Amino acid sequence: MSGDGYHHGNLRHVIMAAAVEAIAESGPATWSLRELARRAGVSHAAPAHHFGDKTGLLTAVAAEGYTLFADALEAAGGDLHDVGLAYVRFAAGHRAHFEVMFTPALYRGDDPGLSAARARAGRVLAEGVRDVSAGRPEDGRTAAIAAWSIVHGFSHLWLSGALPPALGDDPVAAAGPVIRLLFER
Amino acid sequence: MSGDGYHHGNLRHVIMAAAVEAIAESGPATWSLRELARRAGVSHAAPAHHFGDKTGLLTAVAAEGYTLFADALEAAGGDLHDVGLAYVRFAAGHRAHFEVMFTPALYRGDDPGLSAARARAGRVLAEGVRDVSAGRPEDGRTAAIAAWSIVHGFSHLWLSGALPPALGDDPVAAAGPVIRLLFER
DNA sequence: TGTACATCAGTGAACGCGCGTTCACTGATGTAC
DNA sequence: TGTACATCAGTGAACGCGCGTTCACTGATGTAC
Repeated sequence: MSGDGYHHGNLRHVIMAAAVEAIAESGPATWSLRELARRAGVSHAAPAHHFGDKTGLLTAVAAEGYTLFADALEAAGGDLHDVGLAYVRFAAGHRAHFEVMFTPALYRGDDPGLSAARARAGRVLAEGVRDVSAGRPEDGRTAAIAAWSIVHGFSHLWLSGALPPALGDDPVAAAGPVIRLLFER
Repeated sequence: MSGDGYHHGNLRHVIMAAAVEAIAESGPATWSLRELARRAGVSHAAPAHHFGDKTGLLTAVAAEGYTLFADALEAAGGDLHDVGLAYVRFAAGHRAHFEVMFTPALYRGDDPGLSAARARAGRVLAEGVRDVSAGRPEDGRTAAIAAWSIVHGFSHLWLSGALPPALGDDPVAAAGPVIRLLFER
C-alpha cells in the first residue's frame, strides 16, 4: 500500500483531515502546524512543505468546503426546501469546513479554486430561490436573502449550541418546520 | 485625572477595550495577552493580574456582550420587528462581542454574571416573539426559532461579508424588508 | 534488463523569538489609633 | 493632624517552552539511454 514511509502520496489529505478534526474540536486557531503534524503522524515540517503556512492550509480547507458544499446543494435538486435542508445538513456534518468558509479573515479569498467552488455554490443557492421569488413580484432579492438568512441562521445557532435542547439532536429534522414556515403557508 | 500611573482604576476596562478592538480586527484568537497589554499601554503581566488567562478575559467580554445585548433588545420595546432590527444593529455595532458570545468554546459558560445576562437577553427575545406566535396556533416554538434564525442568519452573513454589496452599507436598513417578509404578509 | 541521473516528497537537527508564568518589588490608597 | 501599618494594583526581570522557519539530508519514483 502507499500509506507508509516516503511518498505515500496523500500526506496533503492526511494533514487537511487532521486540520478539520482539530478545528471541529476547538476552533480554527487554537492549534499549531506542529500539533497538526503530530496528529497526522508526520514530521513537523511537512505541513509547511505542502501549504506554506496556516493561511495556506485554511485556504485549502475553505476550498474543499465550498466544493463539498456546492456538491451537496446540487445533489439536493432545485427545490428550495430541500436545498435548505441540505444547507443545514452540510453545516452540521462539516462544522469545521462551514466555520472556516464563513470566516474570510482566515483564508485567501482570491484563491482560484476556492473562488470557483464558492461561485458554484452561490449559483445553486440562487437557483433554489428562483422559483420562490418568481411567484412574488415584490422583491425577489429580499426573498432570496430571507431564505438564505433563515437556513444560515438556523445552522449557525445550531452549531453554537444556542438552540433549546428540546429540539432534539437531529438538526435537519428540526429545521424542516422552520424553513417551511418562511414560504409554504 | 485617574488615568495615569498606578491604580488608575479602570485598567480592567482598558484591557477589555483593547481585546474587543483586537477581536474586531482579526478574530478572537490571533492575539496574545502580551500583545493586548502592549495595545493598552500597560505592563505585560497586567492582563493576567485581572483576568487570570485568555479564557477569563473572553468570559468577561462575553458577559459584557450579553449585558449590552439584553439592554439593546429591551430598549427596542416588545415589537418583534423592532427587536429584530435591534438584534442586527447590535451584531453590526459590536461584532467582537457578538462573535465571542456565539462561540461558546472561547469562554466559561457557567460564569454567574454571564449566565444572568444571557438569560435576560433570552427573555426579551422570547417576549418579542410571543405576540407573533400568539396569532398562530400551529407551533409557537417553530415561529420563535424561525424569527431568531432569520435575524441571526442575516447578522452573521452580514458580518462575514457574504451578502451582496448591492445591499448597501447599512445592515439595519437592509434587514428591514427581510424581517418583514417572515411575518407581516 | 541494467545503469545513471534528475526530481521531489518528506525528515530531523538547529535557530531565534514571542509566549505565559512566576516572583520579588514599588507605589498609591485606606484604616487604626 | 500625624504616624504606622495593611492592602492591593501594577511593574519588570527572569524562566522554560513551543512555535515557525531554515537547511542539509534521505529515500522513493520517473526518465534517458
